[in-house]
Amino acid sequence: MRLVIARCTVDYVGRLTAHLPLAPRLLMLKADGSILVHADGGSYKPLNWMTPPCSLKEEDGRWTVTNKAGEQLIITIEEITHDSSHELGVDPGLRKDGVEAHLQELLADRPGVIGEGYTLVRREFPTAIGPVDLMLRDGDGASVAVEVKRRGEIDGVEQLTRYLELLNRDPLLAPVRGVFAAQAIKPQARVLAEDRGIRCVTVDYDALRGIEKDELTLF
Amino acid sequence: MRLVIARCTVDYVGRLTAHLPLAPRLLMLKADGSILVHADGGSYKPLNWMTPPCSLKEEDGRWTVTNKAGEQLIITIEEITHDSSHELGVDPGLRKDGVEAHLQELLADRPGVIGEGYTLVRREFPTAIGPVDLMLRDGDGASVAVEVKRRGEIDGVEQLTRYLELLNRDPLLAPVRGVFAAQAIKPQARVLAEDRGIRCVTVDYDALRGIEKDELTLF
DNA sequence: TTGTTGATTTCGCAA
DNA sequence: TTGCGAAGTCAACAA
Repeated sequence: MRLVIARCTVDYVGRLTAHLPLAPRLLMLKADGSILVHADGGSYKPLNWMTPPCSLKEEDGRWTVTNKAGEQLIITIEEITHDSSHELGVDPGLRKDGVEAHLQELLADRPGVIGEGYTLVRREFPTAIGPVDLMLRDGDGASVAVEVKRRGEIDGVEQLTRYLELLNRDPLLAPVRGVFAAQAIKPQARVLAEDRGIRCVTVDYDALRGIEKDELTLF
Repeated sequence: MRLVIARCTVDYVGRLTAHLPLAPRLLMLKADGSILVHADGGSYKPLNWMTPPCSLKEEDGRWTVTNKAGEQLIITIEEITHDSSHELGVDPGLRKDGVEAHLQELLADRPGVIGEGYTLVRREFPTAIGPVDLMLRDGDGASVAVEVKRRGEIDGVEQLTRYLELLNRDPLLAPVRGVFAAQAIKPQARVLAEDRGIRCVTVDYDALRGIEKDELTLF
């Protein structure tokens, strides 16, 4: 990784055009050829960048980075105040816990959280337009399709609506009711869901893990 | 901005939990207190980070970054091989051109591109579930709601469908027809739109600017 | 390769 | 402040 602090202008021409006026910035050149232009603020997103694979041409205060789609990042350098290179090697990578997949897992183990007496049919229940997160049966044996989201927004309701429409055409399954389960559900999403007869369930991830923990201590 | 190259482990506990095993990485400390942990590859997204506002406690090879939501990033440092600080100042910022807002602007100036004799009622026409990009009238005075997208995908058709359903409940406006306008429309989105009686219009951004240019040279 | 979905999304605008 | 939609979204995973 090469780190350069330089006063520069940056121009991007590709999916859009963008221009950065002359100012001091950090230029980060990664081993895979990608380049990031960072200011001393903002969040993790660079001001401008080029993702790999791309090639860098360096000549006389003007760096031109081009990718195979023909997009270009042109960095014009006025003055370099720092320039250092560092061997980092390949990163062993990140381990995550607590994303939607995990929430879905917890609910699959605990279908009773969705409704009294509910049981799991299967996770990732396949349909022609994609998998339904959870397929359950209620106490009477009727099908219940569950869409699991970390945050419940309108898109999730639309998604579940499409699934329900399709599932209810299958005489072996119909009638299929819908449940929209999320850690938090936005008011508009809730209104839309309930207007369509979809029940909303908010689930507390930590409490769910708590339940899991209690269960473990019981046995 | 402070740049540190160090062999370290990183643990994030917040909206999820994540762990990075011991390896050499770049730690970027920005002036606003935010921290980015970058590897020598991947894309512009850091392996781990903390967005401002947050506070850093540095003690004996262990950095603890906490934000007001109580999320924590814990960096345990084994060995530092580079450590430098740089004054960058506030960045003058980025200028963009070619995004959806601009496309909407161009179409608002040129409603005739959507249909012969069409006129603009207003941009960002407000409804209870959000603003419609463009509200037009056709040559006969009938309402036309336009959804503008850079790329036309299924979500945009769903969005317009919701608007139309709502708008057509208003006797002062009904009947309202729909137009889905984008630089490119995916086949699936086109099929869905036309199935719902929504007309699709593909607009050429450069040509539209060309028209604008011609107009400017005429007067 | 293409398409779909999630994201510690981030970012910008408007109410 | 909150909410919503766009993004050069990126990135992971399945078909």
